[in-house]
Amino acid sequence: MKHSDSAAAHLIAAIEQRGHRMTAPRRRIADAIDRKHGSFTVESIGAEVPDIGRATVFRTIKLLVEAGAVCKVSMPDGAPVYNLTEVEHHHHHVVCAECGAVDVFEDAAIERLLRAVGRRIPGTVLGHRMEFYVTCQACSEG
Amino acid sequence: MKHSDSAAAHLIAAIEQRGHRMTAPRRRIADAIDRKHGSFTVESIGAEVPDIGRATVFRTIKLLVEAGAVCKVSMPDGAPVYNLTEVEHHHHHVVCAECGAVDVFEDAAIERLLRAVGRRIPGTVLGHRMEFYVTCQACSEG
DNA sequence: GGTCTTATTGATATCATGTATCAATACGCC
DNA sequence: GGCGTATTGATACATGATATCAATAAGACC
Repeated sequence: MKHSDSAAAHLIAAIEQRGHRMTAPRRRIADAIDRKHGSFTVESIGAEVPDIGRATVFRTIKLLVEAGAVCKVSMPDGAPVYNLTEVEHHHHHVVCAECGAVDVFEDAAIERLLRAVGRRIPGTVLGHRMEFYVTCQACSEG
Repeated sequence: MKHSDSAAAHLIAAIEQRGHRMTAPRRRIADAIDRKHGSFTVESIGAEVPDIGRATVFRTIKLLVEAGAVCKVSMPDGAPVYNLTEVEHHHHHVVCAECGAVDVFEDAAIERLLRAVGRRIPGTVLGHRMEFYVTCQACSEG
């Protein structure tokens, strides 16, 4: 995604490329996500488009997660936060435990080590999950 | 925990050591967890003690998590699984995505690297979460 | 543009995983 | 054994999400 493109356009493309129809509700949900500039909850999107059914908001965000355009991240207590996928390839998340802001991080050394550990684990490794929980600078200053 | 002790005794001790009262429901929930020999869901424990209130089962398991005697782990879709803490110190989990069986793993190299990465992340690092998802040997054979 | 097929929607109900409330009970200290 | 208070269980509520299903609308084809 070139950063000159809007995130909404990217989200819409992700839906269309998977062979789904482009509808008015989906476009408006994509716009609402775009306006969040980063992380969001289903609730916060629903509030922006109150006339769109709850189920449709969940369905659309699930579609975007399946398309890889949005990541679903867990807070320490398990509560979900979503955020726009900024990097297409494998990455991990840094989540502010206070405000839910999500950042990404990548580290080749970690990936290598994770792969090495995976080889020592019995069974077929399907994947892994890894998140850092922080107090972000905005929250520690505020 | 010496492995000659029953897990139930360990769970009961964990509750008492935190200054909580030992009650019949708590003892029976500890026994039910013991019988699971590893990982379990709140639902599966509730089914073993149907006469004990739902809220009490949740409360007791939460107590055990707070006491560190039980770990709460997330499945890939975010669904929670609980399991007996086998090692007292910091560790990570290997979860079978099919049956929910939980195993632990520790790796000093990962911890060192995680610490190093944490230092490079902006903000105060509160902690991290890391899980491997696998198909366990029993599931891939069955 | 019109027609047709079928994906999608939205209302609603339902489920899963918890937590809040609060009167009744029972732990365990003296 | 009595007493103060933690705990229980019933119930209601909160939150995140899916199932159902009739009505609607995308978009492919002509």
